[in-house]
Amino acid sequence: MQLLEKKNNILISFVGTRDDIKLLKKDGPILTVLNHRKFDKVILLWTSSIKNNYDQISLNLIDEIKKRKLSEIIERNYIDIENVVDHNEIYPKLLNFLKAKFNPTEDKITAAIASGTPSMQACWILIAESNDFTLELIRSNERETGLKPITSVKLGTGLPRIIKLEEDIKKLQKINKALLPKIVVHLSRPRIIIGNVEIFLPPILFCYYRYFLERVKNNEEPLRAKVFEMDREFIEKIVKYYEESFNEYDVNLAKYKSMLKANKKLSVSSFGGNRTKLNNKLKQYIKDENILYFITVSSHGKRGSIYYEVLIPPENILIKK
DNA sequence: CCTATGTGTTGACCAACGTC
DNA sequence: GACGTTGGTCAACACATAGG
Repeated sequence: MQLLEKKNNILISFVGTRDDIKLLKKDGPILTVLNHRKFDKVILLWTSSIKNNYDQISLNLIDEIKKRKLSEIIERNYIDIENVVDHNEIYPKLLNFLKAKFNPTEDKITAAIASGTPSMQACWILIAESNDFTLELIRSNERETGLKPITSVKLGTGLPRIIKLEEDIKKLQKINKALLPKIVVHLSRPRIIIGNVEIFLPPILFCYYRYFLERVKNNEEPLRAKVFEMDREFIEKIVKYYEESFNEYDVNLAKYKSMLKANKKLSVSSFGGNRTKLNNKLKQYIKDENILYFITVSSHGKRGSIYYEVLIPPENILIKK
C-alpha cells in the first residue's frame, strides 16, 4: 500500500528581543506568525547572550503558545553562536543544524526571519537563495506597521554574487575544469606561457596581466576601478612589476614614477584601453571561447560598481622568478 | 519614452627605437 | 636623418543602462 504522505509543516525561527512576551506584553514576530498560520511543529532557536536571556524568553514563549493552543508540538533548540553578527559563523552552523535535523522529503520548513540579528536574517536569505537548503521564508509585520501580518520573502531577485556563481558553474560544466590551461609567468626574461603557447605581451600589458594574476594567486578581491582614476596602489604595483622584469626599458617606468611623485593618478581610460588591448592580445593566441572566459581580465557587476578579475583558479597560475 | 553617464573599443597621436 | 615599427596614453565614439 502506498502512503500518500503529508509533509510535516514546520515553522522555525530564532527568538529575538521582540518576542519577549513577559516584558513587552504584546505579540512579537513569532506570535504574530502563529496567530495567522498553523504549523504541525514549531521550533525555536535560541542563542546565549550577555544582555538578554533568550533561554527564559523562549521558555515564556512556549508557555504562551501552549496556553493559546497555537501549536501542539513546540521544541527549543540551542544554537551555539559566539558572535551573533558574524555571517561566517552563523551560516555554516545554521546550515548544519538544518541538514542534521530535517529531512526535506518529509518536512516542509518555513523560516520566520523577522526575529534575530540582521546577520541571522541575511543567512536565512542566503541559505534559501543559494538553495543550500530548501526553505520558505516569511517575515511577520507587527500590527502597528499597518502591513499585512505575514509577507513571504521573494527569492530569485538576483543577488549579484549568486548570479555570477551560476554563470561560472554553467561555463564550468561546459568545459572540464581539468582542461583549463596552466598560466606560467616568467619574471626574468619576461614571458607568459598559457598551456603550451607563448604569449607575447608589450611591457605594460605584461605588468597589467601579472597584476591580475597575482591578485588571484593571493586570493585577493577583484579590483574595483574608481570612476575617474586608478588607485595609487595600482600604479605602485605596476611600477614594482615593471622594475622586476624590464630594467632596460625605463621610459614608461619614469612616466609612472613621476606620476606617483606628483601624486597624479592614472586615468581610467588608459586602464580601460590597456585592458582591452591585453584581452585582444590573448584572443589572438587562444581561440577557445570557454578558455578565454577564464584567462582574460573580465568585468562583472553593475554599472557604478564594476570589478575586474581573472577567473582562472589560483592553482593554475605559476609565477616563476 | 528620453537623457545622462558609466563602460568598452578604437584609433589618432607621440616618443623611442631599429634599420638603412 | 628618413622611414617604418612598436608601445603607450588619451579622447572620441559606440554602446549600455539607470533613472527621470
